[in-house]
Amino acid sequence: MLQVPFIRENKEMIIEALAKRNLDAAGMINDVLSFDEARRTMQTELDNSLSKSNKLSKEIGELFKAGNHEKGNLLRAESKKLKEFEEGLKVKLNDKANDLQQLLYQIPNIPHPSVPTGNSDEDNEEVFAEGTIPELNEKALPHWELAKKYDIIDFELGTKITGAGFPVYKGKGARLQRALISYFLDKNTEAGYKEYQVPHLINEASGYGTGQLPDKEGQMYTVSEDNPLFLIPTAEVPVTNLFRNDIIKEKDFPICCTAYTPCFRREAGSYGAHVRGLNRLHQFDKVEIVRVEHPDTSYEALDGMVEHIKNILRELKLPYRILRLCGGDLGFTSALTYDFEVFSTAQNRWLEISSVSNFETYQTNRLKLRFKDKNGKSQLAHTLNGSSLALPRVLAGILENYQTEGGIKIPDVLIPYTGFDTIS
RNA sequence: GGAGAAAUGGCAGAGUGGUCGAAUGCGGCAGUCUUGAAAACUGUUGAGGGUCACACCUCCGGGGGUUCGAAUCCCUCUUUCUCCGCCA
Repeated sequence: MLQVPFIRENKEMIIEALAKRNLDAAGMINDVLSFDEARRTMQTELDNSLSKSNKLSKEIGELFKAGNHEKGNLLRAESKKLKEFEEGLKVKLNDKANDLQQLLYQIPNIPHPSVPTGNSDEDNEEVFAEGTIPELNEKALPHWELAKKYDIIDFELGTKITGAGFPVYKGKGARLQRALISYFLDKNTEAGYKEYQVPHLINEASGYGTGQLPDKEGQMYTVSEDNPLFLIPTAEVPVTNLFRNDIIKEKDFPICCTAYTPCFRREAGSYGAHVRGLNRLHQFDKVEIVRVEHPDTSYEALDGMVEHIKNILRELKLPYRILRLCGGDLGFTSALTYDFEVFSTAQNRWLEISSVSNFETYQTNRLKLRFKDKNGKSQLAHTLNGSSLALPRVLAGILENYQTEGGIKIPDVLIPYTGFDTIS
């Protein structure tokens, strides 16, 4: 969420920057400013009145103590009148503050200057690519065929238990998935990320904190009898919210966390070849990294995260590319996002396996996540996160790129984790 | 699930209707002393709104109520602890 004082001082710049998202924000921004103006005027009026009542109350106390009941009762009536006036003003003030809040929820984050203009994922900018795409023969299979051939992932079985998009991993498939989770967590821990295990259900406050709420509840599953809880769409939500309402010390930067969780997404209404197999699921596993950073160094931290993920993909020897998302494809809360895509040879297409973002103060403003600067003033911190990595598509990439006539080879770095070197 | 107790500043812990944003201790920060450190001593130390800066306003788990006035009384929700029951 953007900060009102910041909007006040940078109105034109913000409108221009949001145009990169193909959003004409002028109306909303003007409303924010006028709502805020009105809010402050009312607040001042109320505060002055409250100040008067406070003094009056004090005076009444003294009068009664001194035994002057007559004058005391007189002032009591006066105070009562003042209170009624204040009640009315409070209601109006609350309404205005609410309107302002709702409006602020509608305004997305300002794209970083390096974000390219564009309307869709076709306009994303490739900034890096590495790895060799293997030459596969005519008989190469997409991963869902391989999964069936070697009996390691069962998509039909999952529909019996739950429905489409909830696969069952079996035997070496399950073991390979567990190996990947351990391997990713180990790599992240080695790089200084502290491992967490967090709840897989979140409350509304957490959803608001990282920006899933309001408006995007459609992507989450609700678990609810009286007070609503949501299945996490990503570990970003519980992990980032660990620091909600915190004021941290400057010397505690950087805060680096990693967590493995299942992720649940409704992803309503898309079917077809692009969502076959592991390409898009309602439940999948992911290892996430989250950082809380000083504003001065958050972009260095973002670069560091990108390098870290590159290293993992190098070790796995998967061909990949990195895209800088364009304004039209950039997530609501993000200022700058890099997507990592692995080339799926048998499908002849790129699969997104990681998304690394800097949210700057957009989340921390909602989270009230601050730090004390050198002058003792509290300032909003920056938050960042990235997948390292999303399991199903990495799995798909490995199955497809490592297939041979004799079976699927396991990448060398994973063999200590799997205990086998081939799926056959 | 049943019975009871509690929730106050970074932590511990006073405070049962007015002068309480809140004693005291610990911790933190700054200074004195010291070659340096420790100890001791002195000062300072919650958050948000508002202002050029003050003033001023709000916040004692959340929400609502009583009152001229609430950390303090009432209702409600949440959470924690103790005992009993159940249970991986």
